[in-house]
Amino acid sequence: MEQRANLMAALGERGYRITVPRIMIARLLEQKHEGITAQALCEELPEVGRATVFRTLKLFLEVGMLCKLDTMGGAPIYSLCERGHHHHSVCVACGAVEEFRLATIEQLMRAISNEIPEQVVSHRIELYVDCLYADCKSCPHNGKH
Amino acid sequence: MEQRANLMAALGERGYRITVPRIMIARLLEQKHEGITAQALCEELPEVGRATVFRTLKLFLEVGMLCKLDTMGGAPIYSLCERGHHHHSVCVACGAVEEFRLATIEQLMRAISNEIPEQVVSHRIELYVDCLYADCKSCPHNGKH
DNA sequence: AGTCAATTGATACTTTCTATCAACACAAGA
DNA sequence: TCTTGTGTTGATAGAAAGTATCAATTGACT
Repeated sequence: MEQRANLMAALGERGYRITVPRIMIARLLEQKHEGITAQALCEELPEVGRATVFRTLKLFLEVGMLCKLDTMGGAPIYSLCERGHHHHSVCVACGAVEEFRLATIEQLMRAISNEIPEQVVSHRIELYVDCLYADCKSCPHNGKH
Repeated sequence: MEQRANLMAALGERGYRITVPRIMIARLLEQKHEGITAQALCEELPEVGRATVFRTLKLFLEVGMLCKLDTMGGAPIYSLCERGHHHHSVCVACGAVEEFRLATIEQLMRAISNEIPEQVVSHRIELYVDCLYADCKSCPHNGKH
């Protein structure tokens, strides 16, 4: 709820309009907190045109409040995010995506900047993990959640 | 030359055949050391069918001697790589791609494994940099190479 | 309420990549 | 070296993600 409000505010600030399709897409993204594909978005919002879905995703990305995660081989997953820097972990067995932030990583990136001649502008890190969810395919006997 | 031989050996070991198209594609990939798109590969090798180009890229990836770099917005870039773990840096201005290996990163990843509950299986890091090439768009006055 | 540019949706298209399948070629045995 | 069988190829068609176009609509501002 907070996120959607922030997103709408960010759009307004930049002169973009707050429209019905944008609100609907933002709301659905907020619900699907674990991320969703463009295809699934289109299916869940049949009243919104396909082109508009993609246009809107692009806009949210531009505004910096949406993350696009390229999964190798599958469709990209979109998820709303707080403005700000973070990374993703993807479970190699069940595909669950999680956002994470670790000071350690940011420290490392600074260390790397000093080790290579080029100037590091930005970075992107994806962790492939075995998640701990009870329903994860890789952990059939795992009772934890 | 070494790379191509390694690649062919890897194919042979796994029961794949050493064929004319595979050799041609491997040779071109070796030449385009900085990486090449599938589209460009098709254009440079008109005698090889489009489907075969993609099939072969997939095969080389499987064998672990090709890297596919998803550039945000552009076509993926394929580049031959030594078997083994490494990362990529991409110049945000001119698009130049480089392979890099840093012990620091691998150390960090081990540290991260201890900080999060999930078991880290693998990781992927991309650095977005301002490169130092004389012909880089972002460095018009830069005389270094 | 009226105005006007921003936005939408339908459609067609581009691009990356995959499926299908008959024709072909590599490797190994007779 | 001829034969045989399966791995591989290329042409074609198609899937899936995303973009371009453009007339019709709508949101924000007066």
